[in-house]
Amino acid sequence: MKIRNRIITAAETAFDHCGFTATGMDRLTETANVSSRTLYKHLGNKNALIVAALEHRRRRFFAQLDVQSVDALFAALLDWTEAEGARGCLFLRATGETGGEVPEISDAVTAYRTDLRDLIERLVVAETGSTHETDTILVLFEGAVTAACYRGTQAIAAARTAAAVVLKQPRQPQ
Amino acid sequence: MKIRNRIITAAETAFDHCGFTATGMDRLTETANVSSRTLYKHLGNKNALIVAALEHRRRRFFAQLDVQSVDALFAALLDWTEAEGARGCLFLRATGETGGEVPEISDAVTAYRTDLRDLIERLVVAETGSTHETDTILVLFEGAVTAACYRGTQAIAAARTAAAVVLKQPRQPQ
DNA sequence: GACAATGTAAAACGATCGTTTTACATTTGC
DNA sequence: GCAAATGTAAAACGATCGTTTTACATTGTC
Repeated sequence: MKIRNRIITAAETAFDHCGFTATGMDRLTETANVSSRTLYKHLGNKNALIVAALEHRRRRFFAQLDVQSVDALFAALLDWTEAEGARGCLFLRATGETGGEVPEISDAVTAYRTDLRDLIERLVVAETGSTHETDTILVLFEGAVTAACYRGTQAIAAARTAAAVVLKQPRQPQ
Repeated sequence: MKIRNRIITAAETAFDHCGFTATGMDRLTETANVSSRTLYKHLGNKNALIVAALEHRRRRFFAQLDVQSVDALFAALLDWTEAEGARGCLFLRATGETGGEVPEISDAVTAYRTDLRDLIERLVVAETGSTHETDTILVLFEGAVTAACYRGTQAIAAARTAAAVVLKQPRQPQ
C-alpha cells in the first residue's frame, strides 16, 4: 500500500504542474521512481491514475479545509495556496481536458464539487441560520482559487473580506 | 482572409469543448472543412492555432463585455453563458494544459487577464471613485465563470448581487 | 486560353503515446 | 532455505500524434 501511494502522490503533482494529457506515463514512472510494469499493476491504466490522483487531491484539500467558519475557510485556502501555489482548480482542468467524456473522471469532479458546496453550505448555515448565501460564498471561493493564479494571495484576501461583508449584510426581505 | 477565420472559429469551439491537447489536427481540419495542407499554410502549426483561437476568444468575449457598469458586466456574462455554455475559463485551461511552458500561449493568457482586470478597474473606479474593490469584483467574476460550470446561471446571479452589495458597502477608514 | 495561385484528398513521415511483454533481481512468508 | 510474490530495466506493441509531401482539381487573371 506504500508504492501505490507514492505513485498517486507523484501523479497528483505532475498533473497539477504539467496538465493531464501532456504528462506521459514516462514522466509518471520517473517521478514516482517505479517501473511501468509496477505502475500498471497497481493502477491499471492512465485514466484510473487520474481518478486516483483527483481523489487524493480531494482528500488532501478537504483535510486542510476542516474549519468551522467562513473566515477560517478562506484563511485555510490562503495557507494551501502559499504551500502549493495557484494554477487553477485541478478538477475544472480535468473536465476541460477530457471534455467531460470520461465518466470516471467526471464522477471524481462531481464528488469534489458536491463536497465543496456541502462544506460551504454547512458553514453558511452555522453563521447566518440560512442557506441563502451559499452560492455567494461558493463563487467567492472559486474566484479566489482562479484569480490567485495571476493576482496572488491578495485575491484570496479580497474574497475573504467580501465574504465577511456579504454575511454581515442583512438580507433584504423578499 | 475568410478561410483563416473559419479555421480559427472552428478551433475555438473544438478546443473549448474537447480540450487543447485532446483535440487533434484531424478534428480541427474536419470541423473547419479544410485540408490539413490549407490549415498549415494559414496557421503554421498547432500552437499558433491555439494562440489564434485564444485571441479570437478574447476579442469575442470583450466585444460582449463592452459595458459601462459592474452590474451590466455580470448581465453580459449571463448572456454569454446562456449562449455559449460554461466550461470554465478557456485561458486558465490553456495554461493548465501546457504547464505555462509555451511562451506564446502564456502571453495570450496574460493579455486576456490584463484586459479583464483593466476593464473591471475602469468600471469600479467609475462607480466608487477608487480602485480598492477591483480585486473583489475580479474574484466575483472569475468565481461566476467557474461556479457556473456546475451551479448554472444562478452562480452568476449570486455574483451579481454580491457585487452590488460590496460596492454599496461604505469602505471603512484605514 | 494559359498560367500562377490556391484549394482538396490522401499517403507517408518520424516521434511519441499508452500499454504489454520479456528477462531478470529482490524481497517475503512458511 | 526455497518458492511465490513483487520489484526493476528495457524492448516491443499497435495506435495516434503533429507535420510534410505527392498528385490532382479548381479558381481568378492578364
